[in-house]
Amino acid sequence: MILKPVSTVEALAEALRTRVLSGEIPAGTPLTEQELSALYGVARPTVREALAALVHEGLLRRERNRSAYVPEVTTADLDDLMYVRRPLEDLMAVAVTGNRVLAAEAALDRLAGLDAAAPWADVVACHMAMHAALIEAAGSPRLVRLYAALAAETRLGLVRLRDVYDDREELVAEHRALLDVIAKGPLEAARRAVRDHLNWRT
Amino acid sequence: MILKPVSTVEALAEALRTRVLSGEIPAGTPLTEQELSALYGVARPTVREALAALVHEGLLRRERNRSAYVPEVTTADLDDLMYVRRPLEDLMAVAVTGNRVLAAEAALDRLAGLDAAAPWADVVACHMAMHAALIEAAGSPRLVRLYAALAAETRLGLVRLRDVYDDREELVAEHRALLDVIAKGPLEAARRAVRDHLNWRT
DNA sequence: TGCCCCTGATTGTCTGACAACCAGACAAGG
DNA sequence: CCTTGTCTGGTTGTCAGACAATCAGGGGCA
Repeated sequence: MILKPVSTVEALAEALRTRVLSGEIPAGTPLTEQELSALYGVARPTVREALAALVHEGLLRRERNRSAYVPEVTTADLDDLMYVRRPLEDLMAVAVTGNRVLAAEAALDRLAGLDAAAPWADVVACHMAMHAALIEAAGSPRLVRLYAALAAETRLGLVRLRDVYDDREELVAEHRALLDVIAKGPLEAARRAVRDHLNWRT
Repeated sequence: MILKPVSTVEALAEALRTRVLSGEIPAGTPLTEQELSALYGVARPTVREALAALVHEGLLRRERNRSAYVPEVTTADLDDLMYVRRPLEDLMAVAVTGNRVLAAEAALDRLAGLDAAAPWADVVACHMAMHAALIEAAGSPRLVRLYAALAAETRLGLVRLRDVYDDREELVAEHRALLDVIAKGPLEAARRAVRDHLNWRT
């Protein structure tokens, strides 16, 4: 039985990550170490470590002698993210096609089950969790790691773009169809479906 | 004129990175914070930050309540790294073919100019610098970032594998030919050359 | 209006301390 | 002999507090 202790730094990083990804913190707002230290009741070095972790994930940026801030993710950024994401998703399609991915289906079910008034950030989170589960099913630790780096920033950008998905049912149906073709193949159809999905959606 | 101040943390991370990549530090050796603090004459929190940076790069690993250590990069690890590196290198081929990359040529020249008795780690460094220059020429910030994550760990693994390149002249000639086909194309030949290079070399 | 200086806020790094965790050694008990 | 309990020493994780360095903004002066 594996225990999973959570350090203070990890807990703080997670709390900040959640806030960043919820869209609560406007881009550019300084996240001062002292304020966070007071707000969360932890020492400043602890804040520094948590901020550094988020900077490494791409969720925050930081320049010398400046407070950390949430970056603006532009459409050019999203394009660049998509540029490198495409081949990684294709690796996934090749590795996973022909197999059901129950974790991805569960994530889609969570998405489908979201209340119509659910925050957009929750929609984005479930959606990306579904994609991440597919990636994880490919069984490559580095693929998971690289994809996570992209996913964090992608998610940050998506949280600000509200107009990609207007129709929840359509969103769910599309992703259901994607999971279906990945589960059943054939491979070329799955790869094409992944490519088309990425070219048109995210 | 842009200044590039280097913080104490960055300088220490760089010094440690160099030592890790030189192969000087055996895999598994504990890098204790107190020892490094005394050795480099910096405060322990500074050591922690530098170690955290290298952990994020994949050059060190760290577990709760344990000293950081250089991981053993197995052939399975190298295979996994190559698995995700291939499509990224293909993105490079598509983006760069038809253009000379002077920075890559310069790195290859440095490799060719290395003394026959040069440390293997230097060979690996020049070699990977050449590949990194090609990637950078693709003009995608995320590609550069993802590749860097792979390159560090790949380099760590290569430093321990001495038998991949026995013949320096052959190594240089091969990479020269690769740069040539990338510079001149045609695209399909370049992509094939990159694939073959990766399938057979690194 | 532009420049310089000062002030306040913040980051970067430090010192020193203590709690928590871990490995190893040793003693005691069954 | 094996298992459990306790202790010791070493290290990490986090803290409080301090000071140097950097920066932005405001005010004063030419």
